[in-house]
Amino acid sequence: MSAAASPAPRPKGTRQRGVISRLLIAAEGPLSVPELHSRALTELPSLGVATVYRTLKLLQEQGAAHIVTLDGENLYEASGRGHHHHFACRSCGRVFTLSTCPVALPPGTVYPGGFVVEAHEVTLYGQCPACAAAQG
Amino acid sequence: MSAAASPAPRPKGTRQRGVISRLLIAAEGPLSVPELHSRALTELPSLGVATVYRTLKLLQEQGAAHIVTLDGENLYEASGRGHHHHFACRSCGRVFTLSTCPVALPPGTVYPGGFVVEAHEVTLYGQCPACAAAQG
DNA sequence: ATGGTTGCAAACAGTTTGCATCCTG
DNA sequence: CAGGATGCAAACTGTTTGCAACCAT
Repeated sequence: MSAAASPAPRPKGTRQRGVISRLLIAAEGPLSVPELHSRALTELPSLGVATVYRTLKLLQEQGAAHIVTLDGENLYEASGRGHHHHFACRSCGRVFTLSTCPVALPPGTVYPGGFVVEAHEVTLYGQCPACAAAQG
Repeated sequence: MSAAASPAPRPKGTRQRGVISRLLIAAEGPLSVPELHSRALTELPSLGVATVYRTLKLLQEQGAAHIVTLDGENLYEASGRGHHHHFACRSCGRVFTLSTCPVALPPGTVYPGGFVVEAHEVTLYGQCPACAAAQG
């Protein structure tokens, strides 16, 4: 590579990883790899996807992030937000994090049929506030 | 069951597609492509995966089947069972279809935050009856 | 014979991994 | 200078598609 023009500012302690996890934490909801990569590119022009995947895997192993598969697409989200679910807007496609839970199924509950529930996942689909306001 | 004599027991108008959709309908829950393929192989020894995928795509276009992504794996399920959800056993890995719904969110409901709910999806994780009985 | 169906393999998209290089300490 | 981090490209896995052979009508 050619030497360059100006020294780029970089995070300390880790290299691009910091930026990636920061973006993940700052996100309004789970992000796809392309989306995360593209957001990171504005700060790290030479970032490769491999690094994004590697970082995500690391974060998952550390329990700092986890994967959410929605409509067949893999999204990543920072951990530590406690119990929550997601809302996928059918108009703008964005995914939001919901704070309230619509089901009462504490771990240990025996569901009709004899299924012992240990955890549950809920995803709501519809119109987000903005899209609902824009059109009916 | 079909007549055992000479007339080959093949559906009219389609070839292996019939077998595949029959297996899908008979399944106890959504199936993965490898699983569906392997079940079909017992009846159609030369069946290729491509045909399975092609058939599934056709069935989806006809609204006779739909995809269910669970833990990042794509599963296929016959349609027409009305509103239902799934239970994934963490021990045996099998996925079951539940008949009762644990949430009360009729379409049109406005969820806290202003999200207009059009549909919802629920997945429960835990021990299926068999696995729960086998071990605590 | 004709058109829809299928198997095989190549093509593809998303994700992971090997390797040489670059960076931080 | 050493060890970890990164980019690039090859390797993989799951899914789709092109094409010639195949089957039922």
